[in-house]
Formats: sequence, C-alpha cells, structure tokens
Amino acid sequence: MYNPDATRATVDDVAQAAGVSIKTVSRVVNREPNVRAATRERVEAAITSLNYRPNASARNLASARSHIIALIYDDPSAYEAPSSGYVLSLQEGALRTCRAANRELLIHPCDYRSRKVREELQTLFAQTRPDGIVLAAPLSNMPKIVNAVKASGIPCVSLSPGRAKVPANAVVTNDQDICAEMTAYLASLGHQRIAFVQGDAKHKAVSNRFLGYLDGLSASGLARNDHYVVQGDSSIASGERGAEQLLSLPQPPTAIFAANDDMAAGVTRAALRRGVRIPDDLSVAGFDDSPLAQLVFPALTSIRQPSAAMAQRATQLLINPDDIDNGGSNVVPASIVLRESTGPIA
Amino acid sequence: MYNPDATRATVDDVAQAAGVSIKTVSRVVNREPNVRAATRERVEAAITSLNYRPNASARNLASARSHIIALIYDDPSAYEAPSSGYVLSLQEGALRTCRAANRELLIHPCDYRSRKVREELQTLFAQTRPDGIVLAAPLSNMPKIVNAVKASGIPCVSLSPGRAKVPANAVVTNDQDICAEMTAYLASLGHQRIAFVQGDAKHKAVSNRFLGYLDGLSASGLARNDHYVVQGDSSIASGERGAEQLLSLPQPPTAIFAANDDMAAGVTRAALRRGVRIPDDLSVAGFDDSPLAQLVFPALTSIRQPSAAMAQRATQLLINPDDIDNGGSNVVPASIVLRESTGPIA
DNA sequence: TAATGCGATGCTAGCGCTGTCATTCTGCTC
DNA sequence: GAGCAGAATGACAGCGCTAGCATCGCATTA
Repeated sequence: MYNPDATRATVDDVAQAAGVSIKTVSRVVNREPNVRAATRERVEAAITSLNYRPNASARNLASARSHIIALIYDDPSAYEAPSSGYVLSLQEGALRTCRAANRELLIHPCDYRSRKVREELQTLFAQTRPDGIVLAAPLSNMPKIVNAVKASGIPCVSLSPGRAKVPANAVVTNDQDICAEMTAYLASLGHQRIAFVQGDAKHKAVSNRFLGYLDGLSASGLARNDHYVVQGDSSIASGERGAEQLLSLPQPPTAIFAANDDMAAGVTRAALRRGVRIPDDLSVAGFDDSPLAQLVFPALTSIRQPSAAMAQRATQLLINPDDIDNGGSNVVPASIVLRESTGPIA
Repeated sequence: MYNPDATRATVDDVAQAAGVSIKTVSRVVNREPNVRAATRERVEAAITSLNYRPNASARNLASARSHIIALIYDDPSAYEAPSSGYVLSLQEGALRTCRAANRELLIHPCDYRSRKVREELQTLFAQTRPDGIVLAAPLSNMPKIVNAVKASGIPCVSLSPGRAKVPANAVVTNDQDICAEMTAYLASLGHQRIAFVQGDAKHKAVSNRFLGYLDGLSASGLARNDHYVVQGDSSIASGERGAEQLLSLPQPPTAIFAANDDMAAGVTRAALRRGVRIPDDLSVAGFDDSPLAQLVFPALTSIRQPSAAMAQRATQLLINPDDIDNGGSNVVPASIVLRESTGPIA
C-alpha cells in the first residue's frame, strides 16, 4: 500500500528462486523435519537474498493459530496506581519470551469493575484468537474474569491466583514465606511491636502477605496484637491513614510492615510529617520493590517480587511447556531487599 | 482448536441466516455505504444471534491492512527508569484510540543502544505490517530509528520529535513555554537564585526544557548564571549529585528546577539528607508529573506532560486524520501542578 | 413507454500460507 | 537387480475475508 516493499517476496518467489515447491519453503520456514540439508540451505539462501518474511495474517489464517499471546492485567489507569512498575515488569517478562519464540504480545489492560468486562474479553478472544493467555494478579483471583477466560477454551496460565493449592497452570511466588522472613528480620533487629498494614482484600496474593506476617511473628515468639494491624486499600493515602492510626497508639509500633510499597511510602510520609525519624524511631518495610522504593527518602526496605520472571515463565509455559530450563518449578522465589528504612531500635 | 467455539460463525453463516450475500455482510460489518436500512438490520440481527466476530487474519490478508498500530518507545527495562509512568501513559492513550477504532495495539519497547535495532524494526514491520506507527520520544529524535521507520514507508506520527519546526506528522507539547512559566512562577515567589538541572542531552525534548528555563529567567528580569546550571542524565542519582553540587555553592540557590521528576526526587533526597528544609529553605520543581511526584515527601511541584493525550491524538491521526475533534492542533498543552515542594523563601 | 441513472446487491477471484495426501526419490535388503 | 520402506518433495484445496466489477431493480426523466 504505502510500503515501497509492498512487492515483498512471497513463498512463491522464494520457491522459484530456490527451485523447489512452496511447500518446501514452508517446511524450511517452519523448521519442519524431512528436508534434505542441501535443500534447506538453498531455500535459506533464497530467503536471505529476497529478504523474505512470512506474512503473519496468511500464516495465521491457514494454520488457525495466531502466534499471539495475550497478557491481561488490571488496568492501572482505572485507578490510582503510582507503582506502575508491576505492569511494566509483566510486559517485560512476557515480551522476552515472545520475542525469543517469535510470538506477538497483545496487551490488554482490563477494568474488572466494568460491567461489560465479560463481553469485552469475549470480543478480544474472538477477534484476535490468541494462542495463549497470561492472566495476571489480581485478575487471576476474580471468578468473573477467570470464568470468562476459561469459557474461551484458550490455554491460560495464571500469575499468583492466590489459592492455597497451586494449580498446574499457574506461576506463583513464595509471598507468604518471604513475608514471614521479613517479619522475623524486623524482630531480629530488636523490634517487638511490629505493625502490619493490609492491602486490598480483593487481591488474594496480597492478603496472603498478612498470613506470612503472622507466621513471622510466631516464629519470632511474638504475640499477635490486632491493634497493630490496620486495613489499607493498597493506596498511598491508605498507608498514610494507617500510619497515623498506628503512630497515635499509646504504645506505637517501632516497625511497620506494609503489604505494598505504595502504602509503605504513605507510612513514610506520615512519619516524616510527624517528625518521626526513619529508621531511628521507626522501621518501615514494603513489598514489591517497586521503582519508588528507591526513590522515597529514606529508601525502602522491600521485597522484590519476581514479576518479570513470573510472566516470562508463564509465557514459556504457554508456548512450549516441554522446553523449560528451570527444573519445572512454577514457584519463582521473591527476595528481601534491604535499604535505609529499617534498622535496630535506637 | 482448543476452542469449543472453533465452529465459530463465518460470513457465510451470517449471509445465509440473513438471506443476503457475503458481500453484503461484509459491507455491514465494515460500515460501508449503500446498504438499505432494512437489510442492514437483518444482517445485524443475524450477526448478533450467531455471535459472529470477523476473523482478523482473514480480513487482514484480504484487505492488505493489519488493523494494527505499533507503539514504539524506548525500552525502560534497558536502563534504570523509575518513572515508568511515561510508558504506561503512552500505552493508555494509544489504547484508548485503538479500542474505540477497533484496532489492535502492538507495543514494541526498543533499545536504541542495540546494534541490531534497525534489523529488529525491519522484522517487526515485515511480520506484523502495522497500518501505522506511533514513535515516542526520545526515539523520535534519533536519526537511526527515525530513518528505519521512514524506510518502511508505513505512516508514522512522532511524539515530541524535538525539532524547532514541528512537522505535520508530529504531536508535541509546549515544553519550552511551560518551563518558562514554571521559572517565572518560582521567581514570583521571590526566588532570585533559581538553579536548573539538565536532563539527558540525547533527549531533545528534554533539552528544550532548559531553553524554557532561560526564557523564564529573562522574562522575570533575572540574569543567567551558569553556576546554577548543572548537567544531569535524567537519573535520580544525577539529581542527587547535581543538588550536592548546587547546595555546596557559597551562595546556594533557593530554588531548583529539575528537567524531570526523577532528578527532582534526587534533589529532594540530597536536600533532606543535608537537613535542608523543603520548601522553607529550598523550593524544588520537577517535570513529568510522574506518579512519584506525589509520593516523595514533600510532594513535588511538577509539570504534567500530557503523554496519554499526545499518544491518543497521534493514534487518531494515523487511523483517521479527518475525524479529529480538537480544532486540528497537534500541540497538546502541558500544565503546572503545584504541590508542597515549592513556596516563598522563608 | 422506453430510456436513463444510480443505489443496492451479488459473483468471483484472489490475499499468502499450511494441511493433506499423492508422488517421487533414496538407499537398503535379499 | 527387483522390491520395498521410508524419507523427501510436490499438487492442490482451502482458511475467511475483501476488492472489483457485474448485475439487478427501482425511480426519474424524456
């Protein structure tokens, strides 16, 4: 059309140049077996010299496969989500696999609050017919979404579906354990009053973090005290509110562990505003190791969630389940990142 | 294949159900003129009842158009880029138009440092044959990339190409003017020693911000003083370094305007570390209004760059140049967002 | 009434590729 | 050297849709 290369080479051109049939060209392009080495080379030479690139649409139409992987995640523009790092990590991981496997990645931010979400997904599936779907948390633990995806019959891998028993087609991380570790680490610094700011209850993987906190308390011989547990909604503002509440307690906590970095940033803000010094008076820990963890002052101790690695693995699982390096485990470990916001009590 | 709906309706089914030819169905689906209202309704009823969705591959193959818009931007995972908000805004804007116009958005983060970038783009274009390309800054001012895109012959709209004369196929914002305004605003607060932290020189649109700063100084009757201008590289760390340098001056500035929020956050960190109070002792302003602007303490006064709106308009320009609301201007205005980090000198 | 014009609709040939099946070529075996 | 299995290759029919042109039918005009 507009393309000067519109007269781009087709299989026919390549076949003619190589002196074979188009079917053989197709075999070479698709790495099918039963092509003599000499023939293969001839075809490859023709492909190179003609600068041939297969037409995706034609291929998809004929093969009834789209070579597209759809990545579906909660639409960050549908709400206040400063820590956009999560989405980009997902994209990065998925793209890594897609590029390596010569697939296209279709991104689909999806507002689960919308009434029409089911129809929207249905249209997406019908139109693009992805070969596989990566469904990211928190959508992966919303029955409405999960069912819509399941109904399509398209293979799907969920990220952090937040169920106790990890399904085969899911990639998870060890949130709970690592949160227990973080809590134990705070205790090991000498903190006895460790508070927790819970995240959005709809996000199962996030609420698991609270369980880890409880595990960590008991592993450290500390009693659970519900005055030190406040409910947030994953936003910065809720972290600020939570911290206000906690720091107003007659016996305020000396450490606050927030279920995500945004809330931890909120905690930090509230503390700084009150003149509470971090980490001298108060240790703060977050979760996600989002970009902002390094940005706020003091930099946040956090937990690095391997979002990119999870998305990468999920995509591999869809494209080629057999061909995976890492011993077959679908648990990608998180890790604690120590920074300035935690320390021993002064 | 895996899809229980594999026996999905085709044009033929719809045509039969509606008692028309497939061509008429095609006309209805593509909103072509010259279809009698009654016929249209009959076809639409058949489409609904059969739950028909056109097959994208077949359509693309037959029409030689892909219905795909490619969004190409600098790969944030190739470097340290905490302020990922930019990329998400671009995606959001482009997606908004794409969804409305029933197009697919293909995202392509692209590492311009790579040697193979030209070939990578060529493959992308050949395989997916996007109908249009949105090329985001800073890639839009890199000749290597721009030429590779141009060579494809695919229609392209650049965002902030950073040239003095705005080309027709570009969408820009009024960076320079708004930076002048910000500088004048700082001056109006009583600041006389206003410093500037420059961003990455490769990013033209960013270096334009410096020109705006100069404009603002002279508009406010302040002399340019190169001691108050330091070079950063857009990273937080460079903002910190720049602030250290500036605050060590015998006559330190009372206001620092950084060419992006990351550097402004660095400035804030350096100031807090030195015990410099913001905004009492020092006003800090950034650019981008990235999510972190609200996160750091104190929250940053910044400039909101209308990235989403720009991407949205660029995409519209590609899909339907005639059908645009806003009087045809490809300049989308930025705006100043006042927060806690700026104030009168104490 | 016949001629004219134009809106509405249908017919048919591909788009470039893959799947199926038929055919041809190898290199063996006996 | 004939026979044969299996590898290598080719012929051909679509995949589901759109473009281009042919055709039809109805209203208007002469």
